[in-house]
Amino acid sequence: MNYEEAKIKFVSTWGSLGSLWGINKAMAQIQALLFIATKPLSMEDIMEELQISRGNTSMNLRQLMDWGIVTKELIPGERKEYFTTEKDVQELTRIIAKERSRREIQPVIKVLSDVSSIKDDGTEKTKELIKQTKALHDLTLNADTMISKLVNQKQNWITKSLIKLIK
Amino acid sequence: MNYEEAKIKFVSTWGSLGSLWGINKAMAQIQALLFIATKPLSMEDIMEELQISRGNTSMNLRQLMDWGIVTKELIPGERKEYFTTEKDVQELTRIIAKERSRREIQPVIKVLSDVSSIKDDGTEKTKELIKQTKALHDLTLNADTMISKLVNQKQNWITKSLIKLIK
DNA sequence: ACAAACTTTCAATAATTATTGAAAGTTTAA
DNA sequence: TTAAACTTTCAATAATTATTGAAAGTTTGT
Repeated sequence: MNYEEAKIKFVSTWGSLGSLWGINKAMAQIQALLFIATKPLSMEDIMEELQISRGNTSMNLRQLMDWGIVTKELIPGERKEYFTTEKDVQELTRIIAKERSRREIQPVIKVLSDVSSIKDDGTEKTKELIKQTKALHDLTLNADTMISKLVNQKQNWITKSLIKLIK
Repeated sequence: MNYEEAKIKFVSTWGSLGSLWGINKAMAQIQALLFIATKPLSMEDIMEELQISRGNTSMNLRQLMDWGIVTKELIPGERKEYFTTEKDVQELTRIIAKERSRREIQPVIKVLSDVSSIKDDGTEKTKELIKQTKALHDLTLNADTMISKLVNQKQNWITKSLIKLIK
């Protein structure tokens, strides 16, 4: 496998992985491309490389910036905008975990909290609903807390955590 | 909020959450319904409750069984098949985490391993590709190992892990 | 103030994914 | 062995989601 093949394989795999966990293909591919780029890329560069339209590129870059993963780079003397992504995997993971918690986990916790605190009317089905959604609520809350603990350690959190867990 | 409202809210929230992380809405809703049911449900029951077709119900139940989350329950004297889901949230989490690792994380680890081990031709871009995909590979491998460690502890893993991490 | 160089927006369209429903398949009981 | 009771399959269709491209918007230099 040469450079071009490896690049294509990485970008497309990352792309389909993305669509699997809720961000779209183009968005994931743009991020992948920036992640292995040696210098900031312009919209033209990205369009060219991924064979996607200007509009698509613009919208997905905006989303990546909303996530806080990609930043605009202004190159002095250049009219065009250039883009870079966070290059450190730990930091990238922290940003993504934080955003996903905010966007997805928090709203679910809210619903589980609401549903599990309905009035117990004494029927079996109500008791079951309350019991089961409470269990999910506790689990989700604990998992979310754990993720934020893990993710708020700036350095090497996975490795550190692993060591603790193996002990 | 009464029982019916709470049930609908729970089932539909769980449904849209599902589609967010890669399983489809009907599949997630069926699981949610079984999760709060007080007894095994038949295909008819599920179709009725969720207003979906027989074919859809059949296909999604099959998928849930493939995941190992739902099991057929044969009630003596009854011709129909009845279904139940794993009711323990810890066990449910273990099953899901294990399956997702197998289906999604493992293939990515393979690609990252392949891509990061291409021959270094000395160019900057190849060096960058190798460096960045290797970093992702290490991270993914560590995270996956951590998940399986967490998930292989049968009892109360999240709580236990949290305690360790806080220390 | 103008126009060139660039980016964003968004209605139309394409691509993908989920759902239906009816025909085919299976199992059971008599 | 037949038929009733049930489930599965899958081609057609519907619903959803992503993408395009051209018009509108913005910024910058002269």
